[in-house]
Amino acid sequence: MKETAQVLREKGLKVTPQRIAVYNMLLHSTEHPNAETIYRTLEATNPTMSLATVYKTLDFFKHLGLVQELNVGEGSARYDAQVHCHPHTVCTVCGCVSDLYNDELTDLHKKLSKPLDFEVACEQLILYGKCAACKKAEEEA
Amino acid sequence: MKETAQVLREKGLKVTPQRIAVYNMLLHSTEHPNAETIYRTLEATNPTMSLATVYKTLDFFKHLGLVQELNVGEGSARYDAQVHCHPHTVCTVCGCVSDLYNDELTDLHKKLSKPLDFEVACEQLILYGKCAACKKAEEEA
DNA sequence: GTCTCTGCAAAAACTTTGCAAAGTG
DNA sequence: CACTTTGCAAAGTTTTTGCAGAGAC
Repeated sequence: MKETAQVLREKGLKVTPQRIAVYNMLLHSTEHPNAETIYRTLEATNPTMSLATVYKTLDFFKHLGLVQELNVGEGSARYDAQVHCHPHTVCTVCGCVSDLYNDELTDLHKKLSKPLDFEVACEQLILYGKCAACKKAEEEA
Repeated sequence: MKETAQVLREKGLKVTPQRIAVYNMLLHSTEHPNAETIYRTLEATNPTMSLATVYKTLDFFKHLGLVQELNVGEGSARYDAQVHCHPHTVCTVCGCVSDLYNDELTDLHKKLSKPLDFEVACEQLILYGKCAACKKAEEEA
């Protein structure tokens, strides 16, 4: 794995502890945190971190293609360091948001039999429903 | 087409001019307006309409399944009276949001060869890219 | 040393809430 | 008439902005 500092430098960003912290957190997390969650998590190890910096940092990352913004219909946006297009699942019971790795549901626009009257740059598929854990818990109740 | 008043009554809602106006606007619009746009449009014909009422009304409609909330990553939510699951296109040039009628991109989770470890209730597919009009304008420039 | 980034606080944007007056059935 | 809905204003959330001091290169 490439060093976070090097990735940032290659993108033309100055390397700061705050940026490294945000990017590392996103790389090593599967929960798709929102800005507030990122801030609260990093506060412990980066006492001077501010929420405004998290927002500014995420905005830089987003425009440089280092992270993907994900909006599942909550008040706030979530962020994902997996930047290739891939579907997400949202559990309407526990609220968890997960990456879904499924070839049949990926790159859908490239598999069409007829071209669309729309030039697709990227696609976002969100499946709403019940995650395995919540379904199991319900059956046992 | 069923009368809007009757639809509301069947859902157990009191029929008010505000609710009829909001629902009719969504039924006859293809632009997927947000609350602010709905409010500004209806202000002309319903002078006493308030933005809070638009929000409350949309919330009722959403929970009763009369409208669908759509979040394409702007600050605000858009609304669609087409409540069956269907894909949407978002033009990153002009910002227009359109319904896409394409069987290959509809009910995707029902067409999987293997079941997922997730019980899908509904799906939302958003294609980001360039709409036909913007592509044409660009080629002519 | 230059130029960018951070952190704070204030502001902006979007949405929700409480309550009195008005409207619906 | 009983009960819900509206409209207003105020508050709550989430995100953005401006600017002085700190930090990266």
